[in-house]
Amino acid sequence: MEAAAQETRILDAAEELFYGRGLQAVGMAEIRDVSGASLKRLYQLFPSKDHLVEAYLRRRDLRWRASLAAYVEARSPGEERILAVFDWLREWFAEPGFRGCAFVNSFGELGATSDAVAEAARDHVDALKDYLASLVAEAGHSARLARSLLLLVEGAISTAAVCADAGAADDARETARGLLELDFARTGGAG
Amino acid sequence: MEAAAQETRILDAAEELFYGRGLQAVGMAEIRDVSGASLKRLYQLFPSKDHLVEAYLRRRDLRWRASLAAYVEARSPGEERILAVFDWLREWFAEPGFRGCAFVNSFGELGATSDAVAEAARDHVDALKDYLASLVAEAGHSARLARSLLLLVEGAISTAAVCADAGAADDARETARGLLELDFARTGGAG
DNA sequence: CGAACGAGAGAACGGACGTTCTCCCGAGTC
DNA sequence: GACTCGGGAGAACGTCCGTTCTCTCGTTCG
Repeated sequence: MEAAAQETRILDAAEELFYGRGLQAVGMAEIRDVSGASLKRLYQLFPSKDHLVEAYLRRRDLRWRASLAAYVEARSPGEERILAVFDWLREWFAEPGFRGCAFVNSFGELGATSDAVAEAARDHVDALKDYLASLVAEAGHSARLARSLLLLVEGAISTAAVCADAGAADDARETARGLLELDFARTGGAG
Repeated sequence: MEAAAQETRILDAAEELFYGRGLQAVGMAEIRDVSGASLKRLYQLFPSKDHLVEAYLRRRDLRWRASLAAYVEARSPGEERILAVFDWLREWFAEPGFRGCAFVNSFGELGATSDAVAEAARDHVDALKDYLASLVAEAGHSARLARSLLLLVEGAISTAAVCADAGAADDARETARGLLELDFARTGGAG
């Protein structure tokens, strides 16, 4: 099999296993089994487990944000798109195997030990913050609102995971609606 | 040394190490070294690492909430106490060694594998939710507000940790102030 | 045809770690 | 003083895991 396809299968296996059970709980042998690649190939494409972990995080960040953006951008511009973020969260939370934010989880597990993991996690949150800021700007709201939304999104993800309660997305959505109203009043309805 | 004092020292060492570096990154030998207890004593008091991890989480939950409550209850009842939660968070975030929510971190690392860890994390979040609900009720606000506050608190903790930015506490506090205002308007200022 | 190459399967190596075992010592008891 | 008991220090054991090595086999190219 060609290398590119194998890399994809390896990353698919890594994502499923790392996200589902944690970074240290999954061994290279299991990734070999699930991906179908040989151990030799695995180490050719990713010279160490650390490299594979980082590649997993980087790809997941890209895909996660792309999925969110695709969902959001199907709505018409403005406040609807901001609220769509929470609709997307709700669908995600209801998926079987949802286990919180891969980046927060990885940061908690290895952030103290691995700079690469800590950076990947921070980059993800920064990128999410920027994306929320772009939606907020599009809707004509204040930049401050984006920071509030980030807290709501991250808070909803964590509590939904720990409490196994997808309703956190609804709470976050309602709260965001309130914040939009409030910010609308503050900025005088310029958006 | 008497057993009770040794148990405390072991739990102190476990908390420092587990919280600072993660559950799986810390071995029993290191907890022995830091606590000063012998391995034999360690296993007498905690029959396995799993038991020690759970004891660490349970004690941390109690202490964490007691510290928050002590800080909050130094303020006069009402909205001030709600905002005090975020002042407390800000101080916590600024402490050296702050590394996010011990329960979210532990859940991410071992929640998929260990029911005890998953339950301890959920119990912690549930207790926090109840505490926030009590503050909200005391201030005469709607129960819905408590759910919003929980998201803000958890979101602030996660983003402050990952982004190494204590400013998340300020964002959360400002957002909470807005929500109080909004909820005040909604409930007609009954509180 | 034969030699070199690349790939897969899995054994092997080295280290880490949870847990148990051994050995030794000091205190208390008769 | 001998005997027992408990406790400390650390070796030992078994397992797991990241990584590398070996062996084999099919393919390609001269």
